[in-house]
Amino acid sequence: MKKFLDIISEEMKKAFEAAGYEPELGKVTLSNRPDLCEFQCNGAMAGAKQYRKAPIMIANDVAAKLEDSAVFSQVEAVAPGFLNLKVTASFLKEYLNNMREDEKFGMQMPEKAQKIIVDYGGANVAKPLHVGHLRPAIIGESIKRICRYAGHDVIGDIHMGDWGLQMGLIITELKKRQPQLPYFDENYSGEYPTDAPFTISELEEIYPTASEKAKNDAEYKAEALDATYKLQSGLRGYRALWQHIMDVSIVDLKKNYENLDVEFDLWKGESDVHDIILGMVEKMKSDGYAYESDGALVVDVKEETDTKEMPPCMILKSDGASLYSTTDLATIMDRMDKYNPDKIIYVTDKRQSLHFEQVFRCARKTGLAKPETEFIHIGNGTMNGSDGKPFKTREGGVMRLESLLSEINEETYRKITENKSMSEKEAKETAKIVALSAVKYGDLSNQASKDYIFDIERFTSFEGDTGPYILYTIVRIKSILSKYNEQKNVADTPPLNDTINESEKALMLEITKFNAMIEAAYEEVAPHKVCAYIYDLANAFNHFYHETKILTEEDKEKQSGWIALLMLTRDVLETCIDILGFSAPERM
RNA sequence: GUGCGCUUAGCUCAGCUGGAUAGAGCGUUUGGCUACGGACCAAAAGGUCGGGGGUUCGAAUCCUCUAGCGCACGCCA
Repeated sequence: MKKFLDIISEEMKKAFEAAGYEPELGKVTLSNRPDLCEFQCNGAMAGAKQYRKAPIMIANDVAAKLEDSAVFSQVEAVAPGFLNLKVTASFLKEYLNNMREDEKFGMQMPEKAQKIIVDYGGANVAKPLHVGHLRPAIIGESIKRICRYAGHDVIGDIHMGDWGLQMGLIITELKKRQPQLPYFDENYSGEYPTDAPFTISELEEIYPTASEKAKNDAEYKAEALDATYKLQSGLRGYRALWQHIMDVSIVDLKKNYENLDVEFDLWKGESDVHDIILGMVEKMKSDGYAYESDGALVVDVKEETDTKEMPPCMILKSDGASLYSTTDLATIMDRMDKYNPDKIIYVTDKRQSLHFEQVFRCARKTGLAKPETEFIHIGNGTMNGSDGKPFKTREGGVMRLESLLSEINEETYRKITENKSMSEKEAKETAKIVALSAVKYGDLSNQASKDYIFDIERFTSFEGDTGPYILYTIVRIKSILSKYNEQKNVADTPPLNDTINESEKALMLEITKFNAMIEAAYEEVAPHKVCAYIYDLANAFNHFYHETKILTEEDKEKQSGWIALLMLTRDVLETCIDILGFSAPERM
């Protein structure tokens, strides 16, 4: 379906042409002055110079051509040359009718769906998720859903950190604690136990302990590096131990991401590309891209147009080990091979932007990726505490994601039970849904690249521009609809109203923006646009709701028209929050 | 040092890619509860858009200089 603004722009362009002017001048935009009009066209001013005419004369010429337009109910030329526009109720109604019959509310599908991989989450095996993992998870999930809704073929990949020094550290520490385990016996040739010799909480304690020891103890660190090397070279016992670490961690990660309503299609990690690194490196060498510099193997990624220093992309460390860039490049190679994506979107902390710039350039230069493959790094800003500094616990430590979520859950539960009496079970379930909306909306309504302040007080206050306000609006609509249904028991969607009042029209106009909004959110990879839209839509609805007594309306036709509008509003709102990654309860 | 980003109301943030009077939320002040769900609605006060210069009919938006803050700059991920 065409976008609403495009249709009325076409109408306007025809008028410009009919009046003897360049049709492209007829671009219509939303009004800056809602008190004067719904839409405006500034083309007359833009064309003034070209036609050596006063803008108001051009505007008048154009307005004259639109006197009996079926689209515009008002076309007013105003000094210095604005064209102030209002659309007819019948045209608006027609558009909404088409929208609700369309499965995607008028969202135009691409001619050919693109294959898109979204790489997000940034989880590391054996390290608990902390607040720093919240943003990439939430933003990535939403981007994935936006791309999917826009009609593309999307794969979400968690891309775990499961192959680095951290694994060597854990193995080393475990060896110190339980040297008797068969994994450390090089002569052991039997089957290894099927159960892991640790629990997730032990694992989460082991890593930081080992990491701390390595910092202060060179010998310990050397042991860990050696363990890493042995693991990567395929030592049987270490591989078995590694598998245990993976199994235990992934169960825990899945549980945590499930609580966030974040779902990955692929659970790949750095380890998955280990076997193809060697071949990749050799090829880069033989193709003449990779060369030795200070003992390390690097690829130059400078470009002529650079205004800044661009350090080379490092492929192998001087000790021959692979590193971050290596696995990322090998992953690109693997993805090209298996999925042949048109686009790969990475969602990580914005401090990694230089790294990705290097990797992207290197992948292109060395021919790992086709020239037309698009690489996008969405660098998210930091989630800060009320003091404007990175979010910490009261004690100053890194807060675990679980703790943060349970804190919000409790606060939400408290608010709900304060206002509403419901069973404990329902209250708990509702609190979880509402809390998730608070966290996700609070995060996504900010631009991804900017730092933002996570204020528990503010997000749990449930007032104003928040997730719970959106949910509240949806629940309200649902409540009216179910009451109406008890009386009427309507099966089909009733027709919209022919004559509409002001707040009804405002709500309808807001709904028409849906497809253009999703398109912009997709093209700009900007979930915050969805938030801004549903906030406006919820406001428009609440305004309408306040002025219209629906259930007591005597005119049954009018009433059913409003019901139709409510249903459409609810559907669009629910579609949007689903795209953002949360849902609404039946009541709250 | 080099590069990137940010700076908009007391606070937290938008600003449709150059248009009319720069918008929301919170907070403050005021009005609306016999509640189709008040977690709501209506209204007021609050800004020389960090500062200077430029581009043009017109700038928060584009260019340039400058200040403050943040971040990143080959063997961590």
